Amino acid sequence: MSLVSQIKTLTASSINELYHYLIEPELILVNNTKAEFEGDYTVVLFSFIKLLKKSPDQLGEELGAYLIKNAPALFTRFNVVKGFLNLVVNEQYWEIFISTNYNNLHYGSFPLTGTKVMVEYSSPNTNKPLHLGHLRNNFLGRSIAEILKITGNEVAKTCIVNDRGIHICKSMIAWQLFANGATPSSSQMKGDHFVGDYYVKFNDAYKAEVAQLKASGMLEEEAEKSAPIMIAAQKMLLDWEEGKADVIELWRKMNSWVYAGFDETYKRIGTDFDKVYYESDTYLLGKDLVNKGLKNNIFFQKEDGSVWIDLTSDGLDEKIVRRKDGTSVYITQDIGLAEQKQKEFNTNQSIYVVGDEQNYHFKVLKLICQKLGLPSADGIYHLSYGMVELPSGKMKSREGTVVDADDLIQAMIDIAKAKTEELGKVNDFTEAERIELYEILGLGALKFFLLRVDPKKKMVFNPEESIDFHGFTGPFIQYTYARIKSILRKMGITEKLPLNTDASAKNTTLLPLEKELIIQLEQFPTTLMDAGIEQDPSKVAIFTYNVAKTFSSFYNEHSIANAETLEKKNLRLKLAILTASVIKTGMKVLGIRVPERM
RNA sequence: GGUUCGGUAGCUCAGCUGGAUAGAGCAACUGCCUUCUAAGCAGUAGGUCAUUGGUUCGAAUCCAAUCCGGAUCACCA
Repeated sequence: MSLVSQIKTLTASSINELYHYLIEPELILVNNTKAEFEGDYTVVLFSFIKLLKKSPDQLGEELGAYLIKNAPALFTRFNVVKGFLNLVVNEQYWEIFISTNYNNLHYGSFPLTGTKVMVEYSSPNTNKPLHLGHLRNNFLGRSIAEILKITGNEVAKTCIVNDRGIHICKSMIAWQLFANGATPSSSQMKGDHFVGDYYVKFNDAYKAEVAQLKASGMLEEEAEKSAPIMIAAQKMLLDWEEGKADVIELWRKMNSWVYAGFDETYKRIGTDFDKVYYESDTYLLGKDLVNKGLKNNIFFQKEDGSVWIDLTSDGLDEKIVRRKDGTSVYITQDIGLAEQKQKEFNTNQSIYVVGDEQNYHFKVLKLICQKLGLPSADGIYHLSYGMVELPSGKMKSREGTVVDADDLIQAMIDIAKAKTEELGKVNDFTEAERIELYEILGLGALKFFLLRVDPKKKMVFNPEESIDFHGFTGPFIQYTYARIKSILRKMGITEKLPLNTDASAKNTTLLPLEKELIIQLEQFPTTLMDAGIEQDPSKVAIFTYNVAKTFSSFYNEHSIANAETLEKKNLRLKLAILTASVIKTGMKVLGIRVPERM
């Protein structure tokens, strides 16, 4: 149990015993003690002074004395300032903590809870390459999955590929019209970019046709409907749905190009899935559920035959679930897919990592599933993240302001390369080692940049300013790790430590920076758990950064190899080893690797 | 207009289940490489926490109103 939890439990039980109350530990507020007061943790007493009819000083004194008497292994001293009870944690507690955990490679991971969670993320369209927004999605999804895993959940990662529909047909039509049989390999392009270009070509051609029709006197609305290239795309969609062989063949061919491109990007950024769903397989799901809902009067039919659900009593409006022509809409597919996933994986929770523009959709989805009584319904959770915006506002593909994922990744790696070469610290690396290092650093900077912000909030990316490698960044943390490993290498320490444990048991007062670091390291498991519960990787990013920062201050001030005494040397070695381990694990759940040298 | 999310340093962000003097990074300025990697450390400067009112021992945090910005309210996905 974490120290903070222990303090809460102890304080609550102490109050209950002293004053015959029943206070839950969760009600106790425990903070880190401010630097200007003596103590490590502080219990805030104000909320109890009225309840217990005590003055803050009296309550603090009584409670402090009681805690020290009953938990001498935890606390040695206390002081009361206004309504704050400052507790000094027993140095032995810290020593035991560090000694029992420093060489535990799994420090921070929790035993399995038996809970199964599904995380759906990435969800690309097969008509254009990935952009910056997808990167945020991918990194978030991957990281949430890792955080849930390490905190004891069984996790299944899934992806739904949007591989059908009118937008796909648009790039197919454009390819037929303009490509002259060109392929990604003949054009020496990544397949997703290649297909994306034809999607753009479609829109250009479409705009030109509409303009021409308007010039010949047609109204805009009519022109948009009668542009030949659009009519061709709609015809192709119908042919696709009928399974017309040549259309299916073209569709397969172009999708395979896109997948080859995606695979390359996914591999590079470390994205993978346990199961990939394709909308071409799932878009008919949910139809039987519409019938079921009709029978149970959850849905109703309008005169034209379309089927709706009335959500006005839930503060929403009416929502269509089946068109009058009998085809299903987006939400119907999602209901069907939710049921399908539940059948296949039987998870307790299903997390959808999808942008906040779909908040309404997921609210409706969950509500309908609940009304239909689907077993998956209550576990539906929309991890809604904010858009990545440019200083000028939203990214718009039409205005060419979309930040391409592959371009950005390459730019980051190039910067990593330039900076590394400039510093010249790894000139003895082989070419392969260098390339790997540039990937680790470039992607580390990018991932950290996108994950350090609260997922729920929109964030700004300025392409004019490159993503930093200094300060609150991935490379700073990676650098701290590399330095620790360097120290350990120089001291000849690889796996097991030949430490004199007798010496470390001696009474050595912890210096402020040593203690600050230990206190932070002790909070690692709690931080992971909180991040999992709140589904917020930024908690881990901030924590890991703070640990690296504290370590940097610490070892700038105090030597490890040339510590004042053997006890100090052993203690600091353990601290360094545990810090490295926490950084490595923290970064790992963010999907970021750490280099042994940089 | 309805719903909803947000507004904290020049910029990007923490802090929000109410707690002690609101924190980081970048940018700016000062120092520090013969001592474990200067992608670093130490320091200076920078704030009416959008505004107004309320709740109370205490409000950036909770409530209300207002202002500003985003998202959404499709027989698109």
